[in-house]
Amino acid sequence: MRPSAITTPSAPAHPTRQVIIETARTLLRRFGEEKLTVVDIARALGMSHANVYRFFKTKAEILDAIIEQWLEKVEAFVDGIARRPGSAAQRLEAVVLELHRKRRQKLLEDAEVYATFQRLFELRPDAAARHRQKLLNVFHRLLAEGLASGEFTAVDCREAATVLKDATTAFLHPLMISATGVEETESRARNVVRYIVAGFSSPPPRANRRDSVRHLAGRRTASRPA
Amino acid sequence: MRPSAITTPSAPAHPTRQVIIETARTLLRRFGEEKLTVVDIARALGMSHANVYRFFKTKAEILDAIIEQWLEKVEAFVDGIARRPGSAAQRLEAVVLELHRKRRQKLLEDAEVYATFQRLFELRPDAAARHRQKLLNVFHRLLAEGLASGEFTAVDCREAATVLKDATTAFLHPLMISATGVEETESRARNVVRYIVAGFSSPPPRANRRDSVRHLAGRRTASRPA
DNA sequence: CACCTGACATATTTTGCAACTTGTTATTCA
DNA sequence: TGAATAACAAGTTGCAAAATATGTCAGGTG
Repeated sequence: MRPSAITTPSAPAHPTRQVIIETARTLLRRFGEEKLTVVDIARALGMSHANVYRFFKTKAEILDAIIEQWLEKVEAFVDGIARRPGSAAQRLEAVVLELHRKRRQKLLEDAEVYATFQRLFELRPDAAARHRQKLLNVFHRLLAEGLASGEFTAVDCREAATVLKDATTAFLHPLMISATGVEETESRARNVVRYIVAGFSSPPPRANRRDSVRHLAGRRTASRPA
Repeated sequence: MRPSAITTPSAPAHPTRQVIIETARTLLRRFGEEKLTVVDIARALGMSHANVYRFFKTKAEILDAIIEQWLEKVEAFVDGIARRPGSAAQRLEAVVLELHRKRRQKLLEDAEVYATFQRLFELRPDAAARHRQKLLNVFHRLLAEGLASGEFTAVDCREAATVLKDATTAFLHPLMISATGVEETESRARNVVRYIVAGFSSPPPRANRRDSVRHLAGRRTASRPA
């Protein structure tokens, strides 16, 4: 099994590839990942399983492709939110809340499928890492926009994006969604974002937040000042 | 299996009970939880397994007792940090950082045992919940102290404690420790705490943080003002 | 009577073999 | 010659029988 091989976007994507992916995804949703066999995929398509191997080197490559397409959908969803009109703070909050809500919803309405995808991601940790990086980029972009528009002041975008990502992990990470308890998750997520973002925007007296942090005697991580 | 039964502190704790617990813990560390049998525990103690059942109704009760004692140790550790001299902010940061460091260390130096305890907690989710509640209480207490001493202003202790707990989940929750990546975790944890605590202490102009939050048009959760 | 055990009923787990899966290759088909 | 397959080796999984585990109880021992 190749370690990663993040889908080659250079691949011309033979139409049969896409058909195989879709069939595999259907079977995956219906029967779960441990009942998904290459033989079954081939049978559902009326071809020999050997033929599937003309389009995918390994079964893992099929799973990679499914994950890849699913991640692209999620990322489009997040980008859509990030591009809305409104303040950067509003959009940061919306990204976190709506992604959280969507994941919770998925978990509640079809725990089986949710668990399937969760296990799938455990098998391909690099895909998950890449996904988290994308989310980090969205945070970073929104922070940079807020800074550019004057909405935020004295923010180290890179550092702050990491803080946001880490602090919202409880509400966004697939492993946590099922463990975060059922109560009030949306308002708790909102509060986390607001408590953090509040520090970015303190409007008139600009030095306060940094001073109040300073007194903790800090070397912060990547201290390239904004 | 009883749903919870949080150790009865009223129990006189027969000395044999403690011996059984310790033997069980040793076997657990050595062989993992799936190889831990009541028969083995009894054999290691030179008694019949039936005799073990005179002291514990079920095997689950033994596991409960082990978890219980382990949690007490962790809670004492946390309490010790919380009671140190120093500002509330420093102690909040120390609690998060040192608990995080301790967990990571455990994971790194003995992943097997760590995984064992992790699985144990999945079997007893109520114990984990109780533990998280304790940590929440520590946060709450430290915030209240900071408020009382004038170090913090305009903080809703209950709400803020929840925010802190949720935001540090990535660094404290056992399920996350192994997933949070290996890079810079300590400084990232520190930043999360600082970004949040910074909002509590903005010293001279007192209304700022709240105003900057207000403009996001917010109903917060439990809005009992500080 | 307090302390413990052997023997037992009822799960749960291991075991070993048959069936199935993955991935390759030599061959067929049009 | 390109597209597909049947047949196969190597590894993995499912399954029923055998072994072990949990929890109970009537009864033995000092």
